[in-house]
Amino acid sequence: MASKAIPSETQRAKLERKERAILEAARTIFVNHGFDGARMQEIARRAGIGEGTIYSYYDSKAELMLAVLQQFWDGLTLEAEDVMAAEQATDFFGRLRALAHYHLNTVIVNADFINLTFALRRNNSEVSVSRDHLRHYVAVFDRLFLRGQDRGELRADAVLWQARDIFYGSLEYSARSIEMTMEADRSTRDQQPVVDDMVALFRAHYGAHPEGEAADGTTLAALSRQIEQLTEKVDTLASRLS
Amino acid sequence: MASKAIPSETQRAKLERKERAILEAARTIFVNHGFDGARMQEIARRAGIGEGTIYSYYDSKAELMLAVLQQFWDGLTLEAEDVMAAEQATDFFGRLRALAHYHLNTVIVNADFINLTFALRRNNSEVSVSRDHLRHYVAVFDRLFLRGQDRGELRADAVLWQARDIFYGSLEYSARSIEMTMEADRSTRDQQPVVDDMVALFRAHYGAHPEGEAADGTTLAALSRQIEQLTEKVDTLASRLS
Amino acid sequence: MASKAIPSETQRAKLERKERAILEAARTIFVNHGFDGARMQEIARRAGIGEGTIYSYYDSKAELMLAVLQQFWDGLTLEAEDVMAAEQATDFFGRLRALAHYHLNTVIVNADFINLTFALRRNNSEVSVSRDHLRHYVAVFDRLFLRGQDRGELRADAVLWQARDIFYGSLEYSARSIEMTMEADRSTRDQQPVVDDMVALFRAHYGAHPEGEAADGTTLAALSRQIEQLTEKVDTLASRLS
Amino acid sequence: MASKAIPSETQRAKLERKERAILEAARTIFVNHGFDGARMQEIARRAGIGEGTIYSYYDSKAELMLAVLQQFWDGLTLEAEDVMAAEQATDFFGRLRALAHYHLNTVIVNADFINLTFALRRNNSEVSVSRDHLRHYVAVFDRLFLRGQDRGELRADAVLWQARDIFYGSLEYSARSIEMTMEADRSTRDQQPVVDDMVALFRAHYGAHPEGEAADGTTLAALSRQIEQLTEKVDTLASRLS
DNA sequence: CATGAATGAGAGTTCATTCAT
DNA sequence: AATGAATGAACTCTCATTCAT
Repeated sequence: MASKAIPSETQRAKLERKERAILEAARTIFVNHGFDGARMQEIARRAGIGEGTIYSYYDSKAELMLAVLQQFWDGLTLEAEDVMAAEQATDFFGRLRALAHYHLNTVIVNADFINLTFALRRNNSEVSVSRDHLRHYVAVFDRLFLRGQDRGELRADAVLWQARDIFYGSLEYSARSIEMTMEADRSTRDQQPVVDDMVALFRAHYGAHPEGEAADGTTLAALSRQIEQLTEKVDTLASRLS
Repeated sequence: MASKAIPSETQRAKLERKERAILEAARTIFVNHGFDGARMQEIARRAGIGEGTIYSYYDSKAELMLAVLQQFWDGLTLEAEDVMAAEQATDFFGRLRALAHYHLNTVIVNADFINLTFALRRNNSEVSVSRDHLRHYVAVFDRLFLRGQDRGELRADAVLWQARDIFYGSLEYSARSIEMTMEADRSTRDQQPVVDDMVALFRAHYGAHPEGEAADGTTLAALSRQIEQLTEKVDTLASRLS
Repeated sequence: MASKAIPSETQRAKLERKERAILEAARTIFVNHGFDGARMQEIARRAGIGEGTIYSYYDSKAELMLAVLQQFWDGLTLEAEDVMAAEQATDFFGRLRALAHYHLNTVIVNADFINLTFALRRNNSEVSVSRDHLRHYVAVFDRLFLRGQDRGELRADAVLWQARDIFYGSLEYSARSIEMTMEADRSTRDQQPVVDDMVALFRAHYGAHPEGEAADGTTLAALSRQIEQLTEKVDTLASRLS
Repeated sequence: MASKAIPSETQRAKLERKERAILEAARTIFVNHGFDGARMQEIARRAGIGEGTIYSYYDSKAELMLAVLQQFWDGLTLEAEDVMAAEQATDFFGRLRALAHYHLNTVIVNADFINLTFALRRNNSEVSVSRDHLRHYVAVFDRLFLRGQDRGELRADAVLWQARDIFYGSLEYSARSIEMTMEADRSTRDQQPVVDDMVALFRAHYGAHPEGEAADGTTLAALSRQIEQLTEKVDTLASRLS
């Protein structure tokens, strides 16, 4: 009896190892050549298995791609959560800094892969990446932001999805800029100013201004801010009329 | 003799019309199927011409793609410049609003195409889009930002490329969010809050706060200036309504 | 009346000039690229006319090729006949030398074209060169050989077609050997030994040995005749030098 | 384990059989239609395999052609060597007869293929047949001729490459003549006279004449030969002056 | 007549997928 | 289960020929 059960355990391990090898190989080839440019033969060779074997794990090239994407984004999500869990800072801006730092670096390192993900969105109908991957990943930011609002660190009227787009959008573009600037030298230098700026941006734009330490003594600065907000409203009004 | 020298103006017109038809058809097919997924036959059919005819206008599929991209980005740049030229507001934030509005709408309308552009960057070596297209396009923002700094409307220590990445990155992500929210209904609604937020963000984060001299002590003179500007805006608005 | 007749004369001249231009261009392109490798467009460009114009002179690419071949072989035949007509020597071997010299040089200069001719024989069913071209050309040799037999210079039992094959076959192969030996330097050097050997071969193998009557006993009369002929040659030579 | 290492001998045999089928089919199609005229699809159909299968044996049409040529010429060389090895005659002329007989028959049977080989030489740059094939083949003659000279059967001053060109050139042309004469009836008849003539030619032209069995008694025949040679010299001189 | 833009059948080649071993 | 040889549909691109101007 046992003689049968034990090998099955070995079998399972072997299969999982092989599956990992396939995913690893597929990821490399897909990133380097894109979906259409990737050859199943090359993936098989790199995984050290026969061409046909892939098809006993994944029904088609498209499904293999999907699995690769799944694995990638799930990994990112876990990493991001780990980063947040490990962060010692408890205030919003400290934790935001950590997340920004992690994300910027991730985007730079995995630029090819992220581009590939978005490329598929439109190109290939059969490999339309489920948006859940992304949704799970950005949920890390969402939780952080909502907690910041709950704790009164952020303006209560800030809109979550706008803040999220600003956060991820800015960092992704910044990653491209950094890449262009220094192609070969993928160091962590030059990421710092971007992260700093992002935190400063959130502080300035979304931070809850204590608004008058002294209830009665309205400072001139507070007045100035009020005037700014009024100006903004007038601008908006004007643009709607044009 | 004359019959030879003169392409009879009708000839030239016909050729140009045909070339436009090809580009138009190519753009549609490329957007819907991606570069590799697009079939030259389908492009030809859609353009209403024979398959071989395309090759007397463009040497290869890759060159056709390149031409489509060229045309698209050049068009965007011109449009953006027109928008800026037509804008009545003279202050930085008013003009930024106009640009943000234009860009957001453009990205939403042309989302497929923009995704396609970035997809090519990595995938296909032969159709690596020259970065000049993008560079020209974002130059519109660059000029606006630098002018804002010159006029003292923006902090002198703000870094251009960081601001640029925040502007375009945020708007592009926002466009995606908007798209997801309401797939079919591509109205101009819901773009307004994003634009408003972007302008507010720039005002809060990059705006030059007159009270620079004293961090807390805003001078009365500065306040006076702010009020003057606001008054001017309201006047302008009033004159438009009359 | 005349006004009509005269232009037609000019017209005819113009047409003939154009036809020659086409043939000339076609020959060059066909030789350099072979039948299948030749492009009608390139022929037209080289002839300085439009693509379609060729088709008002020749119905198809194959017919154009045929015309080119016709012209080439007819030209060769005429040249060979001219060479024979101009030759001062009256004896068979002197004239054979002249023909061998001419043919060897011709084959070397037109090697590409001759190869092309034979290539078509098998390859392309529609451009099967009529064998009459070749037949006319080799008829020059045939007449020379038969006359040599009539005059008793050649063995009466020699078979014409065998001699012909030896003559043309050997020279053609020799031409290839010479070509291989010195690719770039297509001088007339090194052709001489081949020609000499060919004449010597014919003399040894096909020459009528007067002593035919008695295998071993050469008659004095025969020797006398040989000396007479030799004397004549020397006289001719002497008169040329004076 | 074993099931992997051993291609089971049946596998290997099957692959080799398939490869032979491809070469055989390719040869037929190439010969009948020429290189450009041959269709890969037809070759595949004739070999009884799928179109794509050919490409796992040969990278391109050109390489397939090359392999066909290689196989053909290598086969001819081996056959020719076998014929020489099997020949009982030990003297030069006996062995030459055997080689001439074999070559003439070969050329007649494989006329199409030989024409094709030469056709490629000029036309197609990518399928330029390496001259080594030919060189190896004609080496059989070379060895025979040199041995004939060593044994004193042939004139010591005879030039190898000239003799070689005469041998192969004459036989090839003769083959064409024979073909033309009787298209359908490819019997071995009519080859005999050509072979006989070729041997006689070599005997007369290249054979070493014992030149005077008796040292003192110069025969009239010997004198006659001397006069012939003198005549030849004068002819040469005369032709050089013109 | 001359032109050359337009045509479209057909070429060689690729590669995801299958299936006998 | 694993293999990799075999498949053939589908691709891009060519070019002889046509025909409106």
